[in-house]
Amino acid sequence: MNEIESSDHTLCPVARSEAVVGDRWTVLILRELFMGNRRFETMQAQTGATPQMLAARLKKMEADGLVERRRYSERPPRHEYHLTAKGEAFYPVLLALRAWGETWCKSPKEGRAVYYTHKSCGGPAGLGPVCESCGQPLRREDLTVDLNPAYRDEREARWAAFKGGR
Amino acid sequence: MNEIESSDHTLCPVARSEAVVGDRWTVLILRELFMGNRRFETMQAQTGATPQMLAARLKKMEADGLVERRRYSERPPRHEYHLTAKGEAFYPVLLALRAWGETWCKSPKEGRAVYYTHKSCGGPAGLGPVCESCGQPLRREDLTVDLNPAYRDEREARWAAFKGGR
DNA sequence: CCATATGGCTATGGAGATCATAGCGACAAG
DNA sequence: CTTGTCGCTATGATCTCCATAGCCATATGG
Repeated sequence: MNEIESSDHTLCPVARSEAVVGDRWTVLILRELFMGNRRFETMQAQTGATPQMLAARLKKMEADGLVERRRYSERPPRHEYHLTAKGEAFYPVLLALRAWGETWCKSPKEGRAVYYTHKSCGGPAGLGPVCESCGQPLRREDLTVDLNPAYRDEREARWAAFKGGR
Repeated sequence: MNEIESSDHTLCPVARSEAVVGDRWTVLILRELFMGNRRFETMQAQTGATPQMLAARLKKMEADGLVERRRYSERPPRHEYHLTAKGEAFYPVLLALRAWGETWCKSPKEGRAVYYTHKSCGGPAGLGPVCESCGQPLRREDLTVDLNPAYRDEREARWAAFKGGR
């Protein structure tokens, strides 16, 4: 691949983004971080990534400025991963991806996995970029999240299976 | 990987989406389709994918219901790839990805690669999910697209290089 | 006719990424 | 002083992806 063909040297913002997040695991890790899951072990359980994949991806994400590695215990040394501003700014993409998945990658009877409520107006936020109740653009800090019980169970089962199988 | 850990059997809409579009090439192909580039050869030139990758991805995308393969010439047999409704619906994700890339994956002096104008109000649409000029949610059919001259040159150079090197 | 061009792929072999499984190091708790 | 927890690293097999080359059916020009 010569210089001009390489996506490392393109002006296209989509290709630039894909060079950073164009990877199943990276997106799933971001999902976990947005759900408040900041620890290696729990991310491993919920994404299904192998420990090397997870370690490698977190390292790349740190290098790309998406996450910050913070020590939360000195002895034993323990770390948590926190989103940077750049990582936080990825939220709209995840929201759009989620809306597309809920709409186009499910059989109708499954129902939604996640429900958002718009704090500002108290109504359901829906699947669009603006609140379906009040029409205001959705910002992460204005949303409360509720998981479908089946989805919550799925996540708990994954954690139980992970802990059991070590 | 057991059943519950497999992302094929999760309720999570993000994981469902990633199973379909969680791939650099698939997203770049979608970008080309949204730019109106529907032919194998030109997509190969602009994405930099090898012909097998492109053929494999287009086949998978057809199986996943994102694109439709249409014959535009009987003899010699020639095809074009068209977005389905499911493919079209991916537009907001690409828009969000583009906004993130323009904002977070560029040095300030580079400038935007793509400018959107909001037909409904005549003003620039900006980078958010709603028009920065009039505040209305952005729909694809209400937007006109202008490429930065440098980006246009880059694309023309890629095509020239591709045709030259065969 | 025959050579060359065009568009849409397929074939091959090697390089690199990813996987499953196992284990380590530092400490805490019992 | 054994067992458990957390955050990884090591190893070897497998699988994907890439670069390069070529094929097939048809137009097109000489």
